[in-house]
Amino acid sequence: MIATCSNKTARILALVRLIPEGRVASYGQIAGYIPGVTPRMVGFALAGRGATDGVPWHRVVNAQGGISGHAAGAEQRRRLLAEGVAFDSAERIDRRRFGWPGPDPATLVEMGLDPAAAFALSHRDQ
DNA sequence: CTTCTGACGAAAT
DNA sequence: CATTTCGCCAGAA
Repeated sequence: MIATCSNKTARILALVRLIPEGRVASYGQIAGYIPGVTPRMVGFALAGRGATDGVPWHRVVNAQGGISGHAAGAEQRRRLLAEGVAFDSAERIDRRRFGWPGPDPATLVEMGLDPAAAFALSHRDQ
C-alpha cells in the first residue's frame, strides 16, 4: 500500500524500489513514469537522501547504460556484477538484456500513475 | 529569508 | 561523435 505520495521524491524512491534484482533502469525511465518529474530529479532524489534504505539505488544507471561519475559508483558497479548484470568493454550495460521493462500497469495505477506513460516509454526505447 | 549544489536526458547545432 | 541549452526538486548552511 503506497500512500501519502505527495512528494515527488517519495514516488521516485517507491518506483526505484520496484526494480527487480538483475535488472537496471535509467534515470530518465523512472522519471518517465511520473508526470512533472525530470531525470535530474531522480538523481537528486537518490543523491540527496543517501537512499540506501531499502532502495536499490544501484539499479539506476544513466541512459547509456553506464554509471555516472559519483562517489558510490565503484560500489554500484560491484553490486550490479553480483546480481549478474554484465558490463561491456565500454563499461556499459546492454539494456536490451538487463533493462527493466517497467512495473505492472496495475502497480502504476495503485501508485496513482498513468499506465499509458509506461506504454509510451517502452515504445520510445529501442 | 537567500544561496548553493547534487547519481541526468534529449534535442538542436 | 562533441558541445550547448533547458528543465527547475529538496535539503543544508
